[in-house]
Amino acid sequence: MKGKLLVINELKQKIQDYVSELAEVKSDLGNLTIEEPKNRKFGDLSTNAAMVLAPVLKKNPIEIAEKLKEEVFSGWNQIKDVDIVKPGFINFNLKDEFIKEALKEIVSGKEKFGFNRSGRGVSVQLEYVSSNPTGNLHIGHGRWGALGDSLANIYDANGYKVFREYYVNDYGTQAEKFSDCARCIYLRHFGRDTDYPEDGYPKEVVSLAVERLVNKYNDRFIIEKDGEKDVGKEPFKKEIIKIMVSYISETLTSMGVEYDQWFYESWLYENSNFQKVIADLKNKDMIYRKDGALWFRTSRYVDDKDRVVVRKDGNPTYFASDILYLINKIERGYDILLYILGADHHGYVDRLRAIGKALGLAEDRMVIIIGQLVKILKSGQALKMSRRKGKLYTLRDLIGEVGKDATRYFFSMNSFDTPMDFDVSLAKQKSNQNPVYYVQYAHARIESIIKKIRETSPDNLDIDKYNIDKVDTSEIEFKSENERQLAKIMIFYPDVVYNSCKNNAPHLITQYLYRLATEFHYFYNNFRVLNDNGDGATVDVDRLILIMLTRRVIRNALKLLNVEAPEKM
RNA sequence: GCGCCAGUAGCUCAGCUGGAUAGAGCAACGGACUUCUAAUCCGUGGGUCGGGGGUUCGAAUCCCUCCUGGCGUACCA
Repeated sequence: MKGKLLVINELKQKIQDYVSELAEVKSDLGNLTIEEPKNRKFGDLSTNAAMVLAPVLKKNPIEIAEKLKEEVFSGWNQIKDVDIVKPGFINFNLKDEFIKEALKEIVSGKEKFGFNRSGRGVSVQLEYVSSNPTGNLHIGHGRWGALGDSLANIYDANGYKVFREYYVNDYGTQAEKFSDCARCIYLRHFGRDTDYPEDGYPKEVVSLAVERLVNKYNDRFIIEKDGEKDVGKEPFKKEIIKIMVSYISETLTSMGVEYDQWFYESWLYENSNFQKVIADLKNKDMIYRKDGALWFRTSRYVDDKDRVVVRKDGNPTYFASDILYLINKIERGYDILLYILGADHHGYVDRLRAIGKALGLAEDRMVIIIGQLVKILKSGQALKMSRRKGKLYTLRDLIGEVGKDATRYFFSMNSFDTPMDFDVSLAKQKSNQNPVYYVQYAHARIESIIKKIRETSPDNLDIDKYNIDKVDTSEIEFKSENERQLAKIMIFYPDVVYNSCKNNAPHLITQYLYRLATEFHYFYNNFRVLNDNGDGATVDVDRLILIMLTRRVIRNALKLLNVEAPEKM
């Protein structure tokens, strides 16, 4: 591990060693923290070690802190000074040399700076969005999409082997119904008037799909049946669903969300022996017959009641597909199965866990994230997200209005379990209040400085021969507290990448970016990299290195969120 | 009814594996462009952390309870 973690782990170990030596106490010190204090005046880092040890050693925290200071901290060459405060905090500052040394990792890490290998050898499959191919994506889907894609990037950065998947419900009655609606509109287009299915999908969406079908295939799906025009049901359904999938895929791609695989529910029935699975589960007494239907004993595990697998009419339920799908996922050999579900599906979690348990899947191999819903406001008024209610504000509309970067960044700003309110009219009229521009602007400013240096060609530096991948950061001089701070924030980046993975929290990246950008903007307003005082321009090389490293960290972090780092704005 | 999630500044949200005077952005107000892009920076005001109990050296954070809001409770997907 790198960056701050290096310091922390080393220090934790030292404290641990010290404790086990001092007393025969076996304490795991699980709540020992070493972190940046909220208030900068308390130093670079702070630990509660003494307070955690107090009850174990039965001593006054201050007393313990004094001893720790003397016997652990003072002999450590990476620390500049140590301070003990009130209840028993130990605050300390890092030596500049240590920070400069740590900066070398940015130089050598290049576009992989921040990455770690903590997930080495572990594969994780992420399933996200998986909206039915029967309508537009709504804003909530955008949130799960952004969350899923960013998380996938973050897992990748932590060394996991990542697989991204979208589950397409092309099999059940909903797909059937959608196809029936489309059939009606398709036939009307070619002159046969049939009744639109009752309680069918909104015509706008269906018409859109049919329009695409006609453009692509014209009347190719028309057949004669009982002397009338009709369509071949299965081929037609297959194609219309395919069109909806590509429509959904387009929207997601436009916000940078992509998949390794679009997995079709129907494959489960084509490729696996459903009857055999049922028989197996029956043998294991996980399935029983009641009222003419087959039930799964989910209540034996975590669910509050049993669920139907096969209906009275012999058709499998959606839950049956879930069983097959999970079996399929397990067979494919992923170590971790990560689901991102919308809060409107949270009732599903227990069912899913129940199957997992029944199939003998260890609990920690199934990670289920419930993304809370997004409430859409327009001029302060709530809009309905229901797909059945016709007019609604779709994800496509949002991306069209605020753009990919702002959409991605916006959805990455909040913790997934916070319900969000999103006022569309606000975002529209003042899109520059979106913090993404603040971060991007920092990057653009750095680019601008470098461009200016190139144009000015100062006599102490040839920018084109200058190689940031080879600089020696130990030569840097911090000429202000701000510059030191900027460097310090950067060396903590790997820690952020690590934590955002452990907590499934892309918003930590966003927060970090904001902080880094703030420090840079302050720097920009107060110090100059390029100086031109009449007789020849000169470059402050220390600062040039610093901003080039800053640029690298911003780029790396933005990349995890799949947001552009623009050269100019 | 039961279950899940939430209630922190006027608004949108961080902080929640307990820690030091509760943080940002937006909005409001006052300053800073002859100098690498002012989409920036500096400063000011703004809070009973939904209410009430409890646990302890210490609670926005843990426990109990109540209130409010969202969502879910199908042989739909």
